[in-house]
Amino acid sequence: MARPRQALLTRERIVDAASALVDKEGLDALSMRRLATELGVQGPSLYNHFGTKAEIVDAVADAVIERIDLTAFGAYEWPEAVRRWAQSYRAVLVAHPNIVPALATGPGRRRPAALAMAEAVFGALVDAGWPPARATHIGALLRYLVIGSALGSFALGFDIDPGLYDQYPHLHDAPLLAARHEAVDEAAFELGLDLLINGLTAGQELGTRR
Amino acid sequence: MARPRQALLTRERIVDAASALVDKEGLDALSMRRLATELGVQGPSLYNHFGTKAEIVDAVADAVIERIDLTAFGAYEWPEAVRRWAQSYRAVLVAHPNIVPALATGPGRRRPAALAMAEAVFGALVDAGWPPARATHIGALLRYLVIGSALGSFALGFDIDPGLYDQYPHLHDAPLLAARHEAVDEAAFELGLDLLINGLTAGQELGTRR
DNA sequence: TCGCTTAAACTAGCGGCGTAAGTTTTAGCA
DNA sequence: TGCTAAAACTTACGCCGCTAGTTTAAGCGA
Repeated sequence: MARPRQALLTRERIVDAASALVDKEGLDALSMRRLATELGVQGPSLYNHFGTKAEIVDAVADAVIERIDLTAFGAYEWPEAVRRWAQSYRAVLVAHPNIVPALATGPGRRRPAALAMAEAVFGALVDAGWPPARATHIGALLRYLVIGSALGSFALGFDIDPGLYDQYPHLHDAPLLAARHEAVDEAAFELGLDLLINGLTAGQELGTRR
Repeated sequence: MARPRQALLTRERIVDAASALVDKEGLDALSMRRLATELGVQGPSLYNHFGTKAEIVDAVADAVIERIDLTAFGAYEWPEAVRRWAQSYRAVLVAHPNIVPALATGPGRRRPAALAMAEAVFGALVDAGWPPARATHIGALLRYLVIGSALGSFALGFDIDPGLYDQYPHLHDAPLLAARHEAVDEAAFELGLDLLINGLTAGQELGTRR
């Protein structure tokens, strides 16, 4: 087949198919040949629309970021706005867990939605009176919480096999963590969010911003 | 060459070479052939000592975890012990940043040092009086902080190119973040550590543990 | 309307990957 | 002494990202 009368591919179709593939089978299943097959096309044809595989992954990641609700920033005081944003952020990542590693490591270079989100968060904190350096730290901190809990990194890290923990007296219930990892990571996230926001508002009221 | 009179490889030599390679050139540079070359050997010979590449990566990760200082747990009250442990944890990861993605995602399945660390942290919190479920959340939370800030995920995510931020009025200083990302991520980490530990001790004193 | 350029598919192929299979030689033990 | 297991080897399979060059269609200016 040479050039078809109607283009078979668009960037949008490619990103949609890639997102579906990642959601269903994981990041490792996303290869150029596999993705092309999914789209009824040969592998290298994708390079007419994206320069590298990394660009496709970035586009998938940004499409996920785009779903995060930023409207709280116009509607609430900063503590409530930040809480709602962080909860939406986490909910979106939990709904698309397979892309989280790409979000955690990669740069925001070619990710307009990620930049727009940073602008919204940072702007809201600065507008609320936080010094820019402090606002940066707060934003970073919340990101650590969201990414960490969405990676499921803690609870999922424990194996179901009880025999593994015979040498570790305090860990005898660890196998249960794997089964309940979603609840554990969510509870840890909510605890962290409370502690951070409460701590920050207390510091702000007392005029002890550092 | 058939079997040599003196074995060329040991698990220890393999892990050392793999660690050095990852530290110097990154996780992507770690391939079986490349690692074998580094050891003066052909690729498949490594399979006499490790079952899969993933096992080697796990061993490299666990060797890093082994360097974390856990002695504070016997020497201080829980708030100070947890603080010192978290700071050592982060310092070790910052010294070996290329392996952090493997630590963040992977399971603790075949990682005895990671299990021993979990035992120490969880045990210290439970022994200090925290209910097991709460201790789990606190441990998870601290892990999010350490991993997140060591990934450099926040500050490094911004490109140095100033033109990128023309549309984002609050982000005009973002290019500076990339240059100072180590300081930014460390400051955010310390802020988070303070807020969490202070918040938890306050809650504990008031008897409002949830 | 003709001709040129560009776009979008194709095929072929490079070098690299993880790993399986089977071979050879050596070490260590019954 | 002879057998088995260990530890190196070679070969090869099917994947991978990506490049180069080809073919045909679309779109546009003269």
